[in-house]
Amino acid sequence: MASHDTCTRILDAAERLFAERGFSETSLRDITQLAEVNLAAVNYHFGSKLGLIQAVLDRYLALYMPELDQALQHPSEHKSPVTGLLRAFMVPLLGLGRFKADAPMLFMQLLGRGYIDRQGHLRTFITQRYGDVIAQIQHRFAQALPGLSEEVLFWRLHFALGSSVFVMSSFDALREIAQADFGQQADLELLLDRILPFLAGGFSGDYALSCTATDCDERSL
Amino acid sequence: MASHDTCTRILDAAERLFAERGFSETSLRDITQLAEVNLAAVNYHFGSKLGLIQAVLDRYLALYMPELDQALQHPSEHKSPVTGLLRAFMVPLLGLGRFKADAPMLFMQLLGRGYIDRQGHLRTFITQRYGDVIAQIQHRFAQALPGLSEEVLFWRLHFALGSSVFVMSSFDALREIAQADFGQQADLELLLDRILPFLAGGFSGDYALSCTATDCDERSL
DNA sequence: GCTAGTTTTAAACAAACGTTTAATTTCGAG
DNA sequence: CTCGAAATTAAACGTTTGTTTAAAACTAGC
Repeated sequence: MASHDTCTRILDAAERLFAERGFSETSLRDITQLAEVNLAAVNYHFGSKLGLIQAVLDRYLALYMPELDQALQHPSEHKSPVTGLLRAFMVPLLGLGRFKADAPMLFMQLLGRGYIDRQGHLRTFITQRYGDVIAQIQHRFAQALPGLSEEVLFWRLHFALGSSVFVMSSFDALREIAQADFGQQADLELLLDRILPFLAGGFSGDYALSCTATDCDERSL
Repeated sequence: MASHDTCTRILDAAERLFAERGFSETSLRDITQLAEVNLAAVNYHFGSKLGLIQAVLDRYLALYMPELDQALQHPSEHKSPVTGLLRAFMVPLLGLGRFKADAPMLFMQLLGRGYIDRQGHLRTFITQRYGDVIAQIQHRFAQALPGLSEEVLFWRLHFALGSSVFVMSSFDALREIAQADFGQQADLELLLDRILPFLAGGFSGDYALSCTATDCDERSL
């Protein structure tokens, strides 16, 4: 048996458990048992648990980021500039499905965990390795939304990231609720169908609206 | 020394560390050391670590939820019905600051962690104890957005929750970036100022926009 | 001021964790 | 076939984890 098999078996098992439970909540013994490999194989091939976490994330990032980069350079003017940009994120994401049916969902769940958990150092990792793509994202959105300052755009990009990442991290639970309440068999495509108008509306939101703190102070309890 | 002191010392230390690092990443020894109480005190007063987690969350929920309930019944028609509703969430949140300066931020960070981490069982906990408030939230938004189906509204509410929760969970990191990039001293009020127009725009987003999967399939790689 | 109940304490518990070791097996190059 | 690097394995490593124990300290009620 080649080591390649062992590596991918570990990565496949790890990404599933990481996405389901989180990094800290998943032990190397859980992973190696599911992958049917020896416990020591993780440290042999990936150095440490942190190395494995980053390898899991990087396997998807290395696929997704170049495609995103491409898509951003030729955004489809679907309905509006913003909508076209948002679709530039979604099309390559769904494209990951050609490797594995649930790859798009797994990737987003991992992204969510990686951004929130301290352990993954994902933010640092991404900005270091894919800083140019991040810069291009900001640039394209600034083009599409000329009325917004860089600072407002910064926050809105993170609001959008948060929506996506949160809903995907907890998609299994949400799917159950949607099934119980609406009899809806929710999948990733439905989710993207729902989130696109929301994000497009959010980016185009009227900045004049604001919640100053004055009213809160007036309560003066 | 009364046991009340010990309890609150534990809760105060726990909420800070939980919000900062997450539940799994914080050990009882970290907490009791910061609180300057004996290790066994946690299990004595809260039964288990899970009991402590829920106690930490419930301390804020018990304060916030009734106020939210009140605010939802008399929403201020600020600029639009949706804006008024969103402010109904924010005013009681900022109001928590009267107990402790960073209580609003801590609460939101804990909420974010609780919703994502498996360990907290927060979703179950909230729907069980504050199910009526949840129902009222859905009801009020349905009133304010008569054009939206219950199902679309369900997803948008979770998109909004995700934005808030994600940005607050990682607010410390985002604050640093904003400081470095724009020289901005970001605080919770600025964040609410930024997120309100985004969410208002999101809820009012045009549902006709959608990302059907067809284009993705056509890529056929 | 003694007693009963509550709270605090130091110490130890077993279990689970990531990691390392050293011996063994695998396998392609010479 | 042989040799040596690469990979796999079982076992143990030392920590850290949440939890429990049993004794000590405290605090009210009579």
